Amino acid sequence: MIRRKLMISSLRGMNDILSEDYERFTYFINTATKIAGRYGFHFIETPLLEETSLFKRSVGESSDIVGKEMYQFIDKGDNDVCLRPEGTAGVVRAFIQKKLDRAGGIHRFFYHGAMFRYERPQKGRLRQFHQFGVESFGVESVYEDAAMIMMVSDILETLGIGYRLQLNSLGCKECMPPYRNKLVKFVKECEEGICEDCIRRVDTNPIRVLDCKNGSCQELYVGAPKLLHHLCESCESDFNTLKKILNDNKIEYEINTNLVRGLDYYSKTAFEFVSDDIGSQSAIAGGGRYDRLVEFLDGRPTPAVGFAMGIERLMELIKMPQAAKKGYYMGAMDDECVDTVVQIAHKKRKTDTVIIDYKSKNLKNHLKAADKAGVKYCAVIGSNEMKDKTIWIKNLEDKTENTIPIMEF
RNA sequence: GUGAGAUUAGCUCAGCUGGUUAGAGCACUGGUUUGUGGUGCCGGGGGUCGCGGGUUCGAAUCCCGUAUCUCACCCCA
Repeated sequence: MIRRKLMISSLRGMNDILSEDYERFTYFINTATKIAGRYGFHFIETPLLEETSLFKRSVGESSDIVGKEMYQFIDKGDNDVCLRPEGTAGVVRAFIQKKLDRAGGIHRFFYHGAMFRYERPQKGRLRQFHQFGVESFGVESVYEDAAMIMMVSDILETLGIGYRLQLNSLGCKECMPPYRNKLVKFVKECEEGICEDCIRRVDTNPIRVLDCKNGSCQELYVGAPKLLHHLCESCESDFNTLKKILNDNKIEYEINTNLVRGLDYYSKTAFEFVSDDIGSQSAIAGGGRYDRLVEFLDGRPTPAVGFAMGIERLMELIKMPQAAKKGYYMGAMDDECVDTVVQIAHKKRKTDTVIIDYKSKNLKNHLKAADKAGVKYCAVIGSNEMKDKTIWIKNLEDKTENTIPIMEF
């Protein structure tokens, strides 16, 4: 007697994508791809596995992603590697490795694929999840930042997804560090009153203290310096321009001075698209400018902007277009006709989808089965048709039917 | 990583305070006076009650552990 041992199931936080989910998934990829193409972006595929130091240097060691969420291991060649936790670092690495930073000019890429973070899963947060993202290199103009936002907006609108857009500026290397110091100083002064999390955050990511959920912390932070009020001239003017472009193009936004991207490489424009319909993991797209990242990774200084969307979080929000019925269902009404049906189907499949029922059955049952298959036509051969070398076809949508010679099918 | 809830058929869920062969709807499948469907009628298959222990004469039901999911925190797409 065979005793079944432990059934093997997928790893925690790692899902299979099939059937209807797969339809939605590919529908998303297709529309996002189409729209990215309209903005002049080209596909790039980078490896899932990269050297660990790539992420340490780009995403930043202070971030949770690098600090505790990476699938990191030593491979057989003694290399310290990890599964990519996000997409930007790999694309930037490729950009530099292919010497496009030296080539100059503008390079725009989009990508999609699996990302890995060792987190505690919940709705909209998986260990293996999928992102669609774009990265634009070589454009300093804030118009490109706006283009990113417009692209996300186009994609979401096409998919019928409602959103709120939050906007902030993180400043640049001129204005950010002084502000950061000012804020740290401010928070340290009221350190006795703040929560444990905030004490930790002062060292890791000070700006995060500003959106601490703790009410008593919030009271203390009322008078805290705001990043937006400490921008340098150029950052401020860019931010104003960005707002104007969005206004001109009828894209609504809200300013969120506490919006901090979790990754260290962002500067200036930071934005996040949020949905109120999917639970607490509500960020569906996020991005911004990262002008310094290319040089952090030893490339020639190159301005860059990008964004990433979390596909799983979008999945249930996507409004799928009504799928048109298409293709054929074929069946035989007598056993002797089955082989003929198979032969005809083989030819038909050069151009169309054909689903065959190998069992002979009466017309009523064939029609039922054809309905279930969701096809447009039901084509059946019985003894009558066999005799005349014809085939009976019914259009299941407009209910018209006729019998034509097999040659013409 | 911390705290809380859930886990019964492929899916959505009933199953009261422990008591004989664990139910429903949908789905699947077969038949339906024998060539016209998606919405008729009748039947059928399918359950280690998440997994592992314990208490009990007896556990889907009570207790402990564990896995997974969900929610919140944290963080992020």
